[in-house]
Amino acid sequence: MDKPAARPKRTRIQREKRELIGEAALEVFSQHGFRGSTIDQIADAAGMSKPNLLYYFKNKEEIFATLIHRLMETWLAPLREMDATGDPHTEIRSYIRRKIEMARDFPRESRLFANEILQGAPRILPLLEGELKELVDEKAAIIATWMRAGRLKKSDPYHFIFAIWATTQHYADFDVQVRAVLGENRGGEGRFEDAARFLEGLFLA
Amino acid sequence: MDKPAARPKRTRIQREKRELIGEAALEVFSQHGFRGSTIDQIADAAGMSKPNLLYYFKNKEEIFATLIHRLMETWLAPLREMDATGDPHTEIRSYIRRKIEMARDFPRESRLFANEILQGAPRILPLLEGELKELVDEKAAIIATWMRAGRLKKSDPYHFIFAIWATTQHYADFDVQVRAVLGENRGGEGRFEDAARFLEGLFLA
DNA sequence: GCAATTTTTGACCGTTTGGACAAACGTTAA
DNA sequence: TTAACGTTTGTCCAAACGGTCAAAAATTGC
Repeated sequence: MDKPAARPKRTRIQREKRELIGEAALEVFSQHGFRGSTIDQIADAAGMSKPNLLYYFKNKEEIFATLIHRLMETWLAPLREMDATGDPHTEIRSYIRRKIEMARDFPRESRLFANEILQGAPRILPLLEGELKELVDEKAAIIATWMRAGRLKKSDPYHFIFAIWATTQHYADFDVQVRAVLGENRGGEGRFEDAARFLEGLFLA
Repeated sequence: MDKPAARPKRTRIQREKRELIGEAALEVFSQHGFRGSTIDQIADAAGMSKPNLLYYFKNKEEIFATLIHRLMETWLAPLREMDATGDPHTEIRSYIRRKIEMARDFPRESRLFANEILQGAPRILPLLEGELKELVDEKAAIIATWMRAGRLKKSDPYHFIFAIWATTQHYADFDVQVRAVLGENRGGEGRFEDAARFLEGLFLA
């Protein structure tokens, strides 16, 4: 069951153009959401005509789906790297660092993802209940072990992970608000470094 | 400058209907975002015809603006209540509790707000840079005092507030994801209580 | 060079959407 | 009763949108 949908063969041009469209779509979707974005906007951003774009993607839905599925992998990578045999504090610290770096370097990806979840995750709910849940179950178990061994302050490992997600992604998703509140002085690029240091202190007290 | 825009007099019916429309609009906007919602959907939800709705609100934009401005007040109320003369731990604990209760009881409001910020806060940026920043500056100063007095663990008061926002609102905005990951057993109503307890431990360590 | 194939585009279509409008309906008060 | 005012709706329109199609242009393989 559920075979990998026999990926169609693609020419070099097709791969390149699909990539180009993906980049343009990320830019547009992350700013206006799915319904708020038009195929024309994406085509413009990709420097091609609408019919040409639709030659590479069946429809708007498929562009979005391709994008968000590819994103999920990137998005989960940092958590995947968390190593049961490593030092708990080092592992958590690295995880927080990586997540903050992603918020800084890939805010569009974060916002696209946030948008999808906000709307009720209509396109990725199965992934959340499957792949994501499995991964979190696995890592939460590791964290629980660390806590039981007294190597990490005891708390609920699931909410611990949620809290790391929430706080780090906040700096991408709510960036406008963060900058508005911090103002001219502290709202510069340094805010990510400040955030990282604060979060290390918070989670590794 | 900037006079309160001379609020037009309204009949009882006008106030009631505008209230009714607001409720319907909240329901629709919070699910589909601004661009994803149609006036027809809102009119349906309010049990009236589209032209009738447009008799009470000039256009879609005005419905949204009215809604989100009214929301800001509700949204900031908990922070406003934080009292400099109170016991730091009690004050912070109450704040977290109230924010979690809001995530549980008013998730639509939270999502609407999140949506607006995600899109770059086009309609409320001035509010963020003005009223919100002032309030946060004031409360951050209080927290800083508490920290300097050794009555609260030292950290950056601004990022401290951000972290409380992020973690509490996460349970409204990312509710689908939270429930997907927690699964059948722990994803029930108890999750808010679990979250509150976890967050108290996290922020009041 | 040329035929087959892939890529690109202008023109077009049906639907949805925000919004305008005038006519109808209901209510109130003289 | 009726005039005035507030409320409601059916109808309509122009713009925007997702998507199609046939034909032109570019590329590839021989």
